[in-house]
Amino acid sequence: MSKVDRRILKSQEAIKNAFIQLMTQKSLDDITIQDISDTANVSRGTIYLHYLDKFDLLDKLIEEHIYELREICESASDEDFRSANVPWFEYLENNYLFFSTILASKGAPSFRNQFVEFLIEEFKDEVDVTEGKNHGLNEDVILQFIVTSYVGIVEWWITNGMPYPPHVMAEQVGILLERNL
Amino acid sequence: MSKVDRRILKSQEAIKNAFIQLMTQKSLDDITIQDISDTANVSRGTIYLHYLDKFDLLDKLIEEHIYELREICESASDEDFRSANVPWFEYLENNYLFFSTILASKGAPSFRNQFVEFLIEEFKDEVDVTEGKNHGLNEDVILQFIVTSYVGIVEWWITNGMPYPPHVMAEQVGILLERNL
DNA sequence: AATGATTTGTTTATTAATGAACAAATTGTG
DNA sequence: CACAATTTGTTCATTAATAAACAAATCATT
Repeated sequence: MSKVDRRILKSQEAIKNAFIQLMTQKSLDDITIQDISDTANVSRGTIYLHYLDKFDLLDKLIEEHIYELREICESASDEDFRSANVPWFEYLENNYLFFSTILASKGAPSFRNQFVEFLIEEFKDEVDVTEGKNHGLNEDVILQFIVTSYVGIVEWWITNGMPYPPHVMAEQVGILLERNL
Repeated sequence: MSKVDRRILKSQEAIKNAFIQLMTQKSLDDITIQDISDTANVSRGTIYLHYLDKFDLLDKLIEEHIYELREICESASDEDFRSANVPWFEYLENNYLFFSTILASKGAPSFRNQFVEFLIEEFKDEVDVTEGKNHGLNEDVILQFIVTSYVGIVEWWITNGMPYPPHVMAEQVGILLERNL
C-alpha cells in the first residue's frame, strides 16, 4: 500500500465538502464545476484531475460512504443484530448532512441503488431456507423483503430528521431482523 | 499587482492557523516546526518555503495584523476619534483569539514593540504643539503619553476578556484622545 | 430557428508542495 | 560530562495544482 500524497487528499476533501455544501443550497442540475471549484478554493482543472464530471463525483462520494458502512458491518459481524446495528445508525447520524441532502436531491435514485446492492450482499449469507423459520421459502424473496424494508426505514429515519436516537433504531430494527432471518 | 497562486495562500493560511491554535495549547518554546506542519497538514519543508523559523512566522503574523489595523486607520482618517475608533476595536474583537494568545505568550514583547511603533506613526501627524491645548509642550512627550496609554488600554481590554463592547471602548478612548490632542 | 453567453472538458507550460534524506545543532537524561 | 534522541534547516527529484487558453457543447432569450 503506497501512501498517498497529502495534496491529493486535501484537494479531494475540499472538493467533496464543497459539493455537499452546494447540494444543500441548489439542485444538482444547477451546480456547475465552476461553482465547486470556487467554493472548494481549487482550480477548475483540479476537479477534472480527480473526477470525470459532477455525476462521477457524486458516485464516488456515495461509494465512499457505502465502503465505510461495509467496514462497520465487517467489524461487528459476530454480534447479534440489535447491538451490531448501533454503529450503523450512529454512522448515519454522524453524516446526517450528507445523507439527508442526497436523499432530497436528484442523486437519490443512484444512492438508493447502490445502497440496495450493498445490503443484498451483506444479507445474502444470513438467509437460510434449509431450516428454521424460513424453511421452504424462496431465498430471493426474503432477501428482497429484508433489504427493501431496511432501506425504507433508513430513508424514513433520515428524511424525518432522525426522530429517535441511533440506539433505539438499532434495537427496533434488530428485533425485526431477528424475527425474519 | 500580479495575483498570487492560491496554493501559496492556502499553505500560509493553514500554517498560520495551526500556529495560533498551537499557541493556545503550549508555550512558544515548546512548539516545534513538526508540530506546526502536523496540525497544518502541510509538509515540514513547506513551512521553510515561506518562513525562516517560528519566530519569523510569529513576526509575519503580527505584521499582517498591524497592516490590517493600518488599513482601518486610513479608511477612517477623516472621522472624529470616537467613531474612527469603532472599527478598530471591532477588529480586535474579531481577532480576539490571536490577540489574547499573543499577549499571553512569549511573543508579547515583540508584538508590543511593533504595536507601539505603528501607533507612533499613526499619531505623529495628530500632535500639534504650535497652538491649542498643547502649545509649548514637547511633541515626543505627548506622543509617548498617548501611545503608551493606548497600548495599555488595549492590553487591558484584551487580557480581561473584553469586558465592554467595542463601541463603548471606542467612545471612551475617543473622549480621552480628543482631550489630549 | 438564430445567436450570444455560459459551461464543459482538454491541453499546456509553469510553479508550489511533497517526502525523503542528510548533517548540524539542540535538547534531555542517565 | 557523555550520549542518545530530537529538532533543525537544507537539498533533491518527483508530482500535483495552477492559470490560461481553447474548441465544442449546452443553455437562454429573442
